[in-house]
Amino acid sequence: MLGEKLKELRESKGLLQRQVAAELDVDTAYISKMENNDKPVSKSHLEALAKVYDLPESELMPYWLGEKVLHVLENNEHSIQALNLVLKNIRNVNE
Amino acid sequence: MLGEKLKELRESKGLLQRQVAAELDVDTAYISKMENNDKPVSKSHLEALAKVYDLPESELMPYWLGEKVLHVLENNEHSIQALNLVLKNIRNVNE
DNA sequence: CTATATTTGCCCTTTATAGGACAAGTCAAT
DNA sequence: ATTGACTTGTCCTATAAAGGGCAAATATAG
Repeated sequence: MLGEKLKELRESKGLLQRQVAAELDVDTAYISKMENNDKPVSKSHLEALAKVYDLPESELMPYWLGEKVLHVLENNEHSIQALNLVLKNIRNVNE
Repeated sequence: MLGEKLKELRESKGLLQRQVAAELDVDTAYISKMENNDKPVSKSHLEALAKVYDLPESELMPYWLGEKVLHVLENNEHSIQALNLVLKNIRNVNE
C-alpha cells in the first residue's frame, strides 16, 4: 500500500532508488525495503519523502497509516468486521 | 472498544475482576487495565477470557483487532481515509 | 465510617521492533 | 560477460512495548 505508492511516485519523477537514498542518507537496500513494505517507514522519512516527491505529507499519510493498519491485521479473517467496528467507533467519537 | 466489551461481559455474568483475575492468574489491577484499554490484551489472555465468558474467540476477535487498529491510528486526522483505503485493499486481495 | 471493588501510577524485566549497514543475489540491457 | 538497478538475507544496536507486580488513591455500598 505505502510501498507501491512510493515506488510509483519515484518512477513518475524518473528518479533512481540511489538518488532517493542519497536524499534520505540511507543505503539503497533500505529504500527498496520501504517500497516493498519490508520495513516500516518512519515519520521523519515520510516527511523527507514528501519533500523529495514534492507533495504535502498529508497526501501520503493515509497510505502510511493504512500500511500500519494492514500490518496489525496480518491477514486475520475478521479484519473487515474489525475495520467496520473501528469506523463506527471513530464516527461516534467525532459525534 | 475491546475493554468496554470485556467489562460488559464480565458484568453480565455477575463476576468481579478479582474472580476473572484468578482465572487468568494475574492481579486485579491488570484486569482493570485491560477493561480500560490501558494495556493490550495478549492473544492467550483473549482465549482465556473467551473461555471465562463462555463464547467463541471469534466473537471477541473483531474487538481485539479493532482495538489494535485504534491504537495505531492514535487519533490521526486521516484515519478514516486510511481505513477506507485498507478496506478497498483487502477486498482487492480477496478478489 | 469502613469494607470491598476498581482505578491509577510507578516500577521492573524481558521480548520485540525499528532502523540501518553490508554482502550477495537476481534481472535486464548492452 | 559486465554493468547498473534493484532485491533479499543476515546481522547488529538501540529503543520501545509487552507483561505484570505492588502500593496508593478513588469510588461506592452499606
